[in-house]
Amino acid sequence: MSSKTRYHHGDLRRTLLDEAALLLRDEGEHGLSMRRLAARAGVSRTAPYHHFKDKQDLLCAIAEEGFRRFVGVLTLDGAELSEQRLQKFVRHYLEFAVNNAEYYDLMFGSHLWKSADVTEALKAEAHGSFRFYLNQVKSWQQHGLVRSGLDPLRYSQVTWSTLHGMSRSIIDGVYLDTDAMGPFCDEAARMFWRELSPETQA
Amino acid sequence: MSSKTRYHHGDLRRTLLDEAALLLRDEGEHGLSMRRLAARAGVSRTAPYHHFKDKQDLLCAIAEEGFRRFVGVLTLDGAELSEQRLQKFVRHYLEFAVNNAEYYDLMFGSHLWKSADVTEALKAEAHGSFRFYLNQVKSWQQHGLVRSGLDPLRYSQVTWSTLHGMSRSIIDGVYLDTDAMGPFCDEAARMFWRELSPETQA
DNA sequence: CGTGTATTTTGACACTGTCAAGATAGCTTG
DNA sequence: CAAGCTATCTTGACAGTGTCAAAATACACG
Repeated sequence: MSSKTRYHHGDLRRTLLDEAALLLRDEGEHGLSMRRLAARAGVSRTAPYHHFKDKQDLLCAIAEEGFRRFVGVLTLDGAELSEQRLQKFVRHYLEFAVNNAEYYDLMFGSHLWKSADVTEALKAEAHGSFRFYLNQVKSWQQHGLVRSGLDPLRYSQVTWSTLHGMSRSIIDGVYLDTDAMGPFCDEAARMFWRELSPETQA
Repeated sequence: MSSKTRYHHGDLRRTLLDEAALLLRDEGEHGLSMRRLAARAGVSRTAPYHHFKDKQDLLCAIAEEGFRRFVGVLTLDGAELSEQRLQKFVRHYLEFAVNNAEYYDLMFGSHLWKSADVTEALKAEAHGSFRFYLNQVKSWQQHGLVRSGLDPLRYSQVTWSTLHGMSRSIIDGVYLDTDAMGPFCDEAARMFWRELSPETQA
């Protein structure tokens, strides 16, 4: 149980992560400060520093949890492959991003990744989730569902970039709003499909 | 025009923008504070507030300048269209993003766009740059260089998302590093081309 | 029981953005 | 030229922030 380590607070680390997630969802990264978080957990300002080296460290831990939930979305159950299936996948990805915008910001935001001290655990989780996607593409190819000339790595990189860019677009609303999501997703799926399917080969 | 300490700085607004760009390039957004900026410009802490309502307002102004330089990159001179041309275009885009990473972060980062008070001027500049890209695609179609069934808006949205996602990937180094840029760009260009060219139509 | 160690607190420091009020310079009038 | 007005800049202050060092507490174990 959680009584494995019964200290003063019980399990402060867990509480901090949960409370941080709430704070993040309600007020955005801007509203998430170490001090407020500590107050929220009913603990003094510097208590969190015994569970997280840094604010950065805390944020990495949250992002890490985001990645674990994320992998579930990436799963395309069934070996069958079609444009409809790709459409569904694209929609799932974008829905996750939009519905967990604060998490998504943390997971893929430059804030964490550009700084030198990004957690090894986070790196591992992030790379794992990409490899998961890559392996899916590879397996399609092995099953002959995909044109043989395709480079799975490059394809995965580019299509993931598209998904990521689409998510950023919609979350930030730079060029797009959520109304246009449907056709937007379909166009992406169509492009992904064209690039995959053998029949389009010259 | 001496740099002696005179009460009225010649053109403080301009100086602030320039100094901010330097500070941004050297130390990232993290190192850019209003107070440091003021000090850098040889002026008191609150002087900048007579030229920019906010820190946000300042950042918007910088991003705005970024967009103006950005449009130059988006220009595909000549009406000719080929996969090579698209490759070149993709490379140009990514080079701009990588070589002006701090600007790019500001221009497209969630930090500015998610907050309610993003400058109208910035919005205008940003939307203008997208429309520029969109118009290019439209003109290709009008010149019959592109399959007629293509929806220029959707295509522009998705391909721009791809470019944006690729840029973010490389800048942040989440899934990619700069070494892989060449093949990465080529794969994207290939995908863009497939989606454009009439011969792949069923 | 006592001791050590894991956990939390208090105090402090150097920052940050930004407001209100006062000081100065330069342009615009008479 | 002088007077005044306005744009510009400064000083002072306040409420925050992340984080370190040292002191205080509570638990686990011998």
